[in-house]
Order: sequence, then C-alpha cells, then structure tokens
Amino acid sequence: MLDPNLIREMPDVVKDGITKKGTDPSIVDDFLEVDRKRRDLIKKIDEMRHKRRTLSEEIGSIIARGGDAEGIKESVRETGTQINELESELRNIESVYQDLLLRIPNLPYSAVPYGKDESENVVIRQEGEKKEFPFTPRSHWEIGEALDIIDFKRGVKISGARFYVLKGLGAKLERALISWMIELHIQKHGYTEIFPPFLINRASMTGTGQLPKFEEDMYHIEVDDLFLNPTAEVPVTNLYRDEILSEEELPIKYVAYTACFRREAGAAGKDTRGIIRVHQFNKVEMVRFVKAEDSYKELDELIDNAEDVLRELGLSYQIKMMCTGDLGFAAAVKYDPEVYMPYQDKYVEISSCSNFEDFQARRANIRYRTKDGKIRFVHTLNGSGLAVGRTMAAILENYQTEDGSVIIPEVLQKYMGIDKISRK
RNA sequence: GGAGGGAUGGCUGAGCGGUUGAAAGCGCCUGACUCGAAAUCAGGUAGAAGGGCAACCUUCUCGUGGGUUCAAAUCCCACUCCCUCCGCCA
Repeated sequence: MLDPNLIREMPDVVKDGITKKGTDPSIVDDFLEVDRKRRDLIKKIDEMRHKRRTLSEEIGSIIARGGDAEGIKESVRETGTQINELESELRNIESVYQDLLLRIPNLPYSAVPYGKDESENVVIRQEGEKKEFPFTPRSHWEIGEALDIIDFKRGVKISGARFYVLKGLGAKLERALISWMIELHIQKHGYTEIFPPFLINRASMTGTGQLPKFEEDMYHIEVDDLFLNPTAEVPVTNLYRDEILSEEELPIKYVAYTACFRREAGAAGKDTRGIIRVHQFNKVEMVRFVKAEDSYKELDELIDNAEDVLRELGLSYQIKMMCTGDLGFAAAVKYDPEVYMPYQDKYVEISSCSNFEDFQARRANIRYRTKDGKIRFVHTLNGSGLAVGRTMAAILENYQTEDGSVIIPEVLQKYMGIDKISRK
C-alpha cells in the first residue's frame, strides 16, 4: 500500500499516478474523507482515555488512603461507556480506511512510459537472432505430441481444460530445467534456495497484493480458507512478514521453485493450444529484499539474472517495458523478458521482473533497522527465472529439426543424459 | 482426533488486579579506560497511532478478539499458534 502521508499531502500526485494505471482516482477522495474522520475520532478518544486514566489513578490513591471513591467511580464508569461507543465507531471507520488503503494501487515509477494497455508496451532491446529454419517450423504442441512427451488429451481427462501431462523425456526435461535453473541462480548469481508451502493463507495473499482485489484469479480451498500458490513471490516475500531485518542482512536474495496455480479467469479463448497458458505450471522465481536506495540497481541485476537463463539456453529474446496501463496493481516498474517462438513467429512472455518499491513491504510490514537505529521499509523485487513450461515450449520450437526430433541445449545435456529427443 | 502445558521487548526470562511499557541477563549503541582491541565501568536501547514548526506531549500494544472492573500482562470466555503424551497416518 501507499504511505498514507503521501496521499494526505500530495493527493494530486497520487491521483495522477493511479489514473495512468487505469484506476478511478475518486478512491483518493474517499480515502481522504475517511482519513479525516478517523483522525478526528482518534483525537477525541485519546483525550477521553487520558481523562479516564487520570481519574482511575486518583481512585487508587483515594482507596489507598481509606477514603470513599464511589462518586468518582460512577463518573469514570460513564466516561468508559462513552469511550466504548466511540471505539466501536472507530472500528468501523478503521476497517473502511484499511480496505481503501489496500485497494489503491502502487504508483508507476517516473521512467515508466504512459500507455493505456499492453498494446503500448515498449520493446527496449532484442538479444540474439530469430532462429531461421530451412523448413516450416512446427508448434511445440505438435512436436510434444509427436515425440510422445506431452499428453494433452489425458490431462483434460484427469483435470479439465488447460491441464496437460508430461511423459518420459518430457517429464525429465521439465525436471532438468528446474534443477538447472535453480543451480544457476545459486552458483552463479548468489541466491539461496527456498522451498515454500504451496497452500497460502489470506494474510500472505494480502501482503503481496493478490488480495483483496484479485480473489477470483486464485484457487481457493474453502474449508480451510487457503489459496493455491499463484507464484512463489507470495510465500517467499511473506517469509519476512511482520519482521524487522537488520541492515547488514540486506540484500537478501532467494530463489524458489514452486508449482503455480491460476484460474485464468479472464483468459477465455486466449492461447488455447499448447502449454503457454495453463492452470498449473512450474516456475523458478527470484525474490530480493533490498534497501530503498539500492532497489533500481538491484532490479537491473535481477533482469540480467533472468536473461542469463535465456542466454545460457541459447534462446533469442527481447525485453519489453510495461507501460503504465499494463503494470499491474502492485508494481512500480515491470520488465518482461519475452522469448522468441518460431511457430507463431512471435515473442512470448517468459519472465516478469518487477520492483514493488515499498508497496508490498508496507502491506506485509517488512522492515529493517539501519545501522543508526532507524526503522525503514525494505523494497521488494521479484522476477521469474524462468517460467518452466514456457521454457520447455521454447526449447521444443527453437531446437526442433526437420525430422521431428529436438536437440537438447548443451547446458541441459548432463541433466538429461542425452543430447537429443528423437521419434521412436 | 483425545488429554495436558504454554504464548511477555532483537533474544532468554520475571511479573499473576493499582505509575509495570514491563525486573534481570544477553545482544546492540554511546562514552570512559587503551596505541588499538578485549575485559571492565557509566549511560542508553520496543513498536504503532494521533497532536505539535520543533523540543515534546497523548493514546494503544505483554498471541488475536470479546468480557468483568473505577483500574487487566495479571481474572473470565472464544479463537489461533506452539510444545508434551496418546491415537491415526504418507
């Protein structure tokens, strides 16, 4: 969430920022109104509590001296009743106040280009040549089925639309990618591995910004009020919810593999074929907790860590910068590395690297103590490194040969024990 | 699932109805001593909210939410989590 003081002191800046994200700025006025009421009420209650406390102490000393305190007791009792009434009023106002704060999106970083929606995102650079084939390249789903390593029909039978089954060398390739990516981030980029729970409570989902606004995007287990992990960002960032770290521990860099579950509620009819958009996928995620003054330097590193995965796999890609309208709720800035997919002759999102500044840290109450004892919010960042299913799709398409087999990228060969997946 | 025990500041741990936001120890910070460090000594050291230009003042918080009382860390109720034993179990 935003700093309430910022909204109070510079409401126009906040309105401008959230308008660029496509949010109705009237929420700021709603907030200011409730904020005023809240503060007036707190002041009133504090004064009355002070009165009650003073009188109460007086009663103590009267009784200690053996005097009669019945009269004064009665008046304190009355004050107490009044306080109770005001307190219940405050509770109502407080919950509206909190809810509004949780629904105001983060402001875009100054360098983010203005744009209404994804059509106005900006490609900032391209790396590597698009792969050229002396034959017409096949789609990853055609290749996967022909090699008998992806089974779409039976995935649907077991679970439903947008589920698939990996088999044999397909399953092994998925596993190899996960291990290799994690190892790369640990050994080469200095991350520490985390393996978090996949079922997540409401407080954690609120901490990173999935709730309260996006409940319908998540799988929810009603009996226990738990959510299926939508991205490792959630459990890993919430590792330090309600904690105060020390400055010396920062930056903290974690890498986590998780399965990710998404209902894809608004995506009917989009990417219906293949393994690009599914309800369950594997992802290796990088998360950083950093000092405010370092967060943009840290973001550059994070993006480079994601790119390194693509470079090592020999895949060509581009980096796209999200415009204000496509930033999402919690991010201040977001870059999406996109991998080249030969069948569609298109770049497809394979990672997403964001700086949330202190937006998540305020929600999740993640702070650190500076060397001179001040307490400040950390900045949180995260990025995929990479989405595993999409990486597999990219490998199948980019490394296909005319006879229908697929070359295994060199870095994965020792994990696979082979250099090629061939038709039987 | 059954029975019992517990939850206090960065940590350990006292307090069990009246200046107790909280003893003591550890840790950390500052100062003294020292060429420097260690040891020692002195002092400081929770978070949040509201008010004030500020110094500072006020309020809230001893797992969470209610209740009793003039007054609750302390008494009562519910919930959550942790520990021990029993049962079940991948």
